[in-house]
Amino acid sequence: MRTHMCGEPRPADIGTTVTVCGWVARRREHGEHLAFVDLRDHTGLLQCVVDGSVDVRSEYVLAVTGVVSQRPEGTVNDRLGTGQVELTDCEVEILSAAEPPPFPLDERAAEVDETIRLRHRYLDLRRAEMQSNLRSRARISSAIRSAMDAQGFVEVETPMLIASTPEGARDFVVPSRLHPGEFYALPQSPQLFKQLCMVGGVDRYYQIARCMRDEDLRADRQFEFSQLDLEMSFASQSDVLEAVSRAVGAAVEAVTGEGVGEIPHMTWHDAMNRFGSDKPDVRFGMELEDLSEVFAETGFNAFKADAVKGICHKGASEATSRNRLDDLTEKAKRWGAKGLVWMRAEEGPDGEVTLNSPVAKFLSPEELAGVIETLGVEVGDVCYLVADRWHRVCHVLGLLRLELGRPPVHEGGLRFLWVLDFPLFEDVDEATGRPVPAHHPFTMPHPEDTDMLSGGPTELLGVRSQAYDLVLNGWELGSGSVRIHRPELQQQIFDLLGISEAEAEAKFGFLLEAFRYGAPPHAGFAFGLDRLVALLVGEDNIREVIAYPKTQSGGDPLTSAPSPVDAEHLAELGLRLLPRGT
RNA sequence: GGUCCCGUGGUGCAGUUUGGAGUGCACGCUGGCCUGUCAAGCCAGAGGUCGCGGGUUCAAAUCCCGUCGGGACCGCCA
Repeated sequence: MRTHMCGEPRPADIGTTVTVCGWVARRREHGEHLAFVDLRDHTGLLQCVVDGSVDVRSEYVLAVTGVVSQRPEGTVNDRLGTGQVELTDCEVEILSAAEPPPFPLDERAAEVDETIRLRHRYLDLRRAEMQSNLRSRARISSAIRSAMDAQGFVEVETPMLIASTPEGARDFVVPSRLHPGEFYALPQSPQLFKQLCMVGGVDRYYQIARCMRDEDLRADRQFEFSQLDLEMSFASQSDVLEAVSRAVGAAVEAVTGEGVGEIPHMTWHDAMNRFGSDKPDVRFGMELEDLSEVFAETGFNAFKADAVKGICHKGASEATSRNRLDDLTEKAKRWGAKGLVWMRAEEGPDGEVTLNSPVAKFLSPEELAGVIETLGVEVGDVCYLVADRWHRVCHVLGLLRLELGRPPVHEGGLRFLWVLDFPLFEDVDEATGRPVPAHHPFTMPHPEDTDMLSGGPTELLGVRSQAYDLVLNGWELGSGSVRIHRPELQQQIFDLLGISEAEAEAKFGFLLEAFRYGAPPHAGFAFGLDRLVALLVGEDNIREVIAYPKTQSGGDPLTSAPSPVDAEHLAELGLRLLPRGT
């Protein structure tokens, strides 16, 4: 039907007759003897010169046969790939007429209400930006598959209809027709199946897996998402990091043409301590500095705490109003801080740095000098101090750091980071005294810390795990761990967590049974493809890299999902609806 | 479950603070003019449940209450 794509004709093609197909991006009429029609497909635009009798409107679908011709002098368009040439002597066939589109299908669509774009997603997808995003995503998937294949991984599909387990995220549930009253769950991840693959001798498993979690949506979270999921037998943590690094490197190279290089490592403790986050955005500094020493002997009650830390916002004083400071203080409180101390750095009578703050009068000259020295404060800076338990101080200042300094999504390059040595336990439940697992209960403790498993709460919270996260520009891309494969250690962990033998048997019995038949040591990882694609193409919202995403309330404006089903259908499944609001 | 923001011709906005006739801008659309434009230009025109419901008022896009839809975030996402 066509000989060329719209974006292809070049000066070398001048004189040849071609046929192109596409949509009318724009028409410019100059009376009965001359009109220009820009024909669009995913490769670009081609200007077709026709006479005024050709009645085509925006988004008509055409096949145009014409001669590739040099544009007259002075009419070359440098902004088009085909801008040196145009199609003349055109024969235009209308393949489909079209109603005017409900929103402009060019750059201006970025300003259009997203609901309208989603309601007509097929039109939105025609736009160059969406085409580019979809194609980048496909290139990334393809590059990842090649990289995994090259490393000896085997792609295995795992079931979508599985047994529901109470752990982790809320399951999407599917009623069973053949077993009324019983339900499948859609997978939150293929976690247990991939471990079974290791027992099954697959050795190296991977899958670009669809996962479903019935939790509230965000800019970086949809109900349904895709993960590169992988698992390796006879492999250590460093083997997994290496394998994932290669896949990510291949993905990045597929989009940017450049390699990633060695991805730096950081311990979880360093990440929290320096950046106040387990997914630090290291595109910018403004690190948290420890002021506990400075205020060790302080008379200021608010600073008599486990930890005092601060950050310094360079040169921000002039742009930071008192209203803004009050607003930040409110935010810090919402984030869990008791309060936020701010200090403006001003020039003193002798040219020295002095700190202006509502609390300055409660602090000694030595303490103020300590703040200036530790934070490297100069005239014109604003610093922020928080005192509390270490973890809370880090958390609040980490969020404040992002609020004040985080660059836009497309700036600052791609800063990958491995965060290692996560704690095995997130917390110790005060009521039960049981530790709460930070990852999942199959996570292998750090070999140096296994003795501490028999200790008290303080020891337990200090136990590191062989769990690791991959972070890019402050987004958690994914996480993984070395798994426990020996029943004795698994039993010890279950005991610690307060999971009874019966409970473990009921929830993970098939996995524990499988492990009794000879389980290889294994480790794995999973990272979110949607987030990786979004960051690689410079979008701060994963909906922009998903063909048919859902809105924040989980609806699809295009198909009107979710929707009711009729009573017969429900009856067949053994279901009856409760009245609304119960 | 919670906090905050948004909703005005097909699209994007202004108008809302301080109530006074659906007033305005840009794009798009329809028709006309136009032989080198490229977000073409010029002229004319059509197009409105101011998200929806209720309340206050002589009078509501504007104030109040509720509700629906969208977005950002907290909780949640082992």
